[in-house]
Amino acid sequence: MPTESRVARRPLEQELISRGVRMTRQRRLLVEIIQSADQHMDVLNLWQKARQQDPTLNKVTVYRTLGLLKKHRLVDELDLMHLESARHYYEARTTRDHIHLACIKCGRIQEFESSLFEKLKGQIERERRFRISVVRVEAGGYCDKCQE
Amino acid sequence: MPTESRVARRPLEQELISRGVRMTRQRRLLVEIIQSADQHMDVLNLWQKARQQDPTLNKVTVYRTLGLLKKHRLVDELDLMHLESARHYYEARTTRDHIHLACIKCGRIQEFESSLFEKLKGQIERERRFRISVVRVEAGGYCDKCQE
DNA sequence: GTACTTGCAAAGATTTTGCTTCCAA
DNA sequence: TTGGAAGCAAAATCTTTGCAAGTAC
Repeated sequence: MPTESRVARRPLEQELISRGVRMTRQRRLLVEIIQSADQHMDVLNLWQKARQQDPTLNKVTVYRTLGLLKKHRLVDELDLMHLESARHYYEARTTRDHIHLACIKCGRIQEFESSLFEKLKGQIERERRFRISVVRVEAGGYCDKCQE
Repeated sequence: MPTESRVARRPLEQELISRGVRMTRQRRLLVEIIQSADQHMDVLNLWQKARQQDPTLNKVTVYRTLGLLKKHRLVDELDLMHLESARHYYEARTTRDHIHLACIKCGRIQEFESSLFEKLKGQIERERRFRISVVRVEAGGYCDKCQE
C-alpha cells in the first residue's frame, strides 16, 4: 500500500486547466515562475519576480494563487527549519518526495532522496493505517562545507 | 556516525540551570507547563495556561522563553502541517526523534518512532556528510479513524 | 452574461523590539 | 550591585478579508 501517487511533472498550467481552473494572466505568470525556479521561493521572492514582468500584480494575488496551488496539492509548503523568521517557502511538487537539509551556518538547502524514506512512509501507512497525503522532512545541521 | 546525542530527559529547569541560565519565576512556570504538557502547545495555549497561575505573566515573556529554549535546543518547533493557520507548536525534546502524523480531517496528532527513521538519518549523515542537529518529520493525511 | 478573479485598502494574526523597572545571583 | 529579565506598548511581519471593478470562459 504505497503512498498516494504523485502528480506527474506536467506543466502546472496544463494541470490547472485540466482541473477546470480559470487561467488568468497573473496565474500564468506566477505558475511559470514557480515552475522554473531553481530555488525555494517565498511569497516575497515570488512577488518581486512577478512584478518584473507585471508591475501591477498584487501581493494578495500571490497569496491567493499559492493557496489555490496548495489546495490542489500542486506545490509543497516548507519552513526550512525556520532558518529565517517564520517565512514559508514553496516548490512545485515533483514526482518523488525528498528531504530538505538546511545548513544552520551557511543557509544552503540541499535536497535528498532515499529509498529508506519511501520505506518509512510505507511503514507509517501500514502500522498506523495512516493514509499519507503530504509528507515533509526537514533537517537542520551543518553541511559538509561548514564542518571545516 | 550517529545523530548528535539528545538531551536526556532531565527536568528542563535543571538543564537550564546547569547551562548558567538565570531562573525566574516566569521561566520556572513556563518550563514546568511545557514539560508536563500532554499535547503540543502553541504560544497562546501556553500563555493561557501560565496566566492561570500567574496572571501578570506577559505574552512577550512566553515568546522570549520559547526563544531561549529553542536556542538551547531544549524544545522543538513544529508546524504540524499548518493544519490551522501559521501557528507554531512546541514540545520539550525527548530522547528520541519522532514523526508527527497530522490528520487532515479530525486534526488528531499522532507520534511515531521508527528504527527506519534512525537509519534514514544515518544515511543522510554518511552520504551527504551533513551533521544533523534537528530533524523534523511531519506527515499530513487521514488517520485510521477517518478513512471510514 | 455570469461567476470567478483581481487590486486595493484595511483588518487580523503572529512575532519582535525599545525602553523602563525589577530581580536573581 | 549589576547584568540580565519582565512588562508594557508599539512596531514589524506575514497573511487574510471585504468589496468594487475587471475578465475568462
